[in-house]
Amino acid sequence: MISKKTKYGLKALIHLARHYDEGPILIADLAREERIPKKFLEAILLSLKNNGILQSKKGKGGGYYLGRPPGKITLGQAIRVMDGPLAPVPCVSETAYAKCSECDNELTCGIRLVMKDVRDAIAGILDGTTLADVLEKVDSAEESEKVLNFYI
Amino acid sequence: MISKKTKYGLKALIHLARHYDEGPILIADLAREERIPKKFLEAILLSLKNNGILQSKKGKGGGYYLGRPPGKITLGQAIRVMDGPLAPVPCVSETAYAKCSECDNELTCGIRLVMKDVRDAIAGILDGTTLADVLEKVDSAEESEKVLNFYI
DNA sequence: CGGTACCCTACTATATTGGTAGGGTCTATA
DNA sequence: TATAGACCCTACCAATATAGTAGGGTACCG
Repeated sequence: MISKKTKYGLKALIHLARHYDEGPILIADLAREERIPKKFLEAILLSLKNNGILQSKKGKGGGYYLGRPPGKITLGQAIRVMDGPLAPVPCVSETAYAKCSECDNELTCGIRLVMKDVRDAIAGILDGTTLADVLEKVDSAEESEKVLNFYI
Repeated sequence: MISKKTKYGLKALIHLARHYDEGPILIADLAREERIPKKFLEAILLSLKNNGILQSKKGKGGGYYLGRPPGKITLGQAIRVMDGPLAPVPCVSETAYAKCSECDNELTCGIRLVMKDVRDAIAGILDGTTLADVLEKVDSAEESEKVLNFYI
């Protein structure tokens, strides 16, 4: 399960993507509109900035904005910053490999053999989905919802 | 990341699968051979038993054994018992659905739309892999390792 | 130069994880 | 039927992670 922190961060990123090219957005506005505790959101955005995903501007007219266009930011990048590696066991992580203490032969570990496939499946989706892709999915889902309501 | 508890449990299950049809196995033997803290393992095996995955026999000649043949126990079933739902967000779980508090329209939630695919990918693998499959993978990995060593 | 808005450190409460301790209960068998 | 073998059950504990809150510090725009 992904943490609340990660969900908040993703909601904020999606919001910033939707309002890309409208200039910096205030933490306070983001917090109010997405119903996220302001101080908590502040910390999340800061760490996204420190990891190159967001940029910020101080002072009047300041705020946060995406560091790259929505089509260049993947969910995988963002989630790794907030929730750590995608891999279910550290010994199959591509970005944060670590040996599993309880396993002596990595090549023949049954758990590892299966979890490698799981990691690849997860990473395949999350590294292949950008914020722009998410906006598109949401838009088309909203469209189908409207059509559905029309027939009801 | 899966918990240490789940890794211990899976190692125990794989061990029991490999020694299926050798009769009950002692917690103490399992703990020693797989290097798992005995008391901790005791609790894990008990919960696997209470969820129908294992069976046990008390008294002399007792121990734990699989509740079904290795080909009928999937990793998905076992992991759900020990680590909870496979889904990254509760609102896409098939076996333990729950509404996400921070989301008001499930049909058009961008996070949900993507996480649904992630859940399906994870569940596809783990519900499609049995203990027997794991044994097979391990055996063929050990075979390749031997061949490799031969040429070195 | 003043206010806006991000930046930084520290603190707290609660839940989860990874165990440990110490008996209780059932069961085979001698 | 006694007894030892082996699982069963309750309670506790320390360390870490999660989900925040508090209160200022610092940079920047106008």
